[in-house]
Amino acid sequence: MNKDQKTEARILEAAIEIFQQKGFAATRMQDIADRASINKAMLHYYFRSKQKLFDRVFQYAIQQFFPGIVAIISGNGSAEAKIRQLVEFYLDMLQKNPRLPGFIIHEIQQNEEHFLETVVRKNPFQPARIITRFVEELQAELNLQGVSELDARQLFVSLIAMIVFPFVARPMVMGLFELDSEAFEKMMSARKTFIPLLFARLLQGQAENKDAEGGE
Amino acid sequence: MNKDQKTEARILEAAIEIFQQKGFAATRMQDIADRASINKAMLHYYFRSKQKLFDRVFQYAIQQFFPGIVAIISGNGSAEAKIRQLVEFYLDMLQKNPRLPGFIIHEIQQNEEHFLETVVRKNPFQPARIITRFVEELQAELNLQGVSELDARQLFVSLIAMIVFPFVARPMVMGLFELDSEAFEKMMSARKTFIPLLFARLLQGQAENKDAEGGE
DNA sequence: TACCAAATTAACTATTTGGTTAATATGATT
DNA sequence: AATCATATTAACCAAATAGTTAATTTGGTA
Repeated sequence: MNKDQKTEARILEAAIEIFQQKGFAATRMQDIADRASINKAMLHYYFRSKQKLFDRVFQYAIQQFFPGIVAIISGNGSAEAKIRQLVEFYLDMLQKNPRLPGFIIHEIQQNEEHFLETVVRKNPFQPARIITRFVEELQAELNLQGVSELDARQLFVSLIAMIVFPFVARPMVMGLFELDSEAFEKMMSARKTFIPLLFARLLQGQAENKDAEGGE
Repeated sequence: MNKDQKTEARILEAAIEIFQQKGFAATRMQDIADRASINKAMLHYYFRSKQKLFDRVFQYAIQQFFPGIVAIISGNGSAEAKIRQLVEFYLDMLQKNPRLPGFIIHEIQQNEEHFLETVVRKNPFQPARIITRFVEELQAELNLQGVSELDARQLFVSLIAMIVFPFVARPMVMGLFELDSEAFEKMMSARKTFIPLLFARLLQGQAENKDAEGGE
């Protein structure tokens, strides 16, 4: 029962690795078995089917990705503090799991309805509610600082985009900026200060100057 | 030779649709044939193999996505004007082809080396060079405006992220903000003014106030 | 109309791949 | 040591799927 645990864990680890890299459809059970240095039949012995094994991996990924946001933005503190926490927490986590968001995004698209049902609607944490509340906080802060022309919802999407996108598009970013893995990591570390700085600049008071230059 | 063209075009159209939605691995030749209302053998008659058909679709996608950036940022005009053009051009294009970036990103990851070789290194337009040049322009602009603490490369990545990410993560965005397709489209349209506004705020002069508040 | 090349189809083949099974190894317990 | 449940393996099976082929249709041309 000890070696049992070990084998099951090895399989899961290998499955995470390969499913996250290649996605459900391109993954072969044999690839997973090879990576775990184990007979293919063991995958079925422990997890019944490819779909069930995948489900475990996917659920684990979701668990790794979403609760963090919810916890941080529903906490106490200023909007700006929460933004700093989000950036810190997610950039750290994504540096350790760079393929996580791409995997989640791709698989959600393969089965959009399943995601909406389980992660959004049936979720007792009601992420949609919590996000709405945070966006309202953020909008209040923007209004207070005299930058009410900026829509908080758009800004929130932009924040997540700035954090997550470089990892989703990692090969593209590395290619177009001619970075190796090390340089990419450095760039992402630097982002931990860049993004909060950018937001500080955006939120930074213009309170007395209530009307901005007229746009087109 | 007329009906010929028509059939070949129908196949390509169907292939684009399905490959972009499901990716190479999850796509079945039969699905494409069904969508084109045509016998599966015709796919091989016109395109030889799944891989060759896919290559056409992928190349077309790359052609649709990358030259725009290169053309815009290597043009004349201020950095800010180029940013406005990028936003306008890409948001329009992505509203018409919302699955394009997710497709490209996912398939690049499946064959990273092939992408680096063909799109980045062997590309006569030398996108890496052109991007570097634009980043330098942008940095100059930032320095001029007294916001030199903001790194232009990070800012450029952020710009692309803000434009592209919502489409890559479309189902997630729609789910978490409880939007239907129409509401999502509206949000993306609004983004055409939001992003330039955000950048205007960032770039907007602080030229006289050369030293910013000290960080933590 | 007769003919012919190109287009199209139904049926087939070969291969890949998820899943099963029957036989064997392992290691704890009596 | 003998026993027994559990873990592991090699060999196998069945379904799915890319790709082929041989026969048929189509539509223009002599």
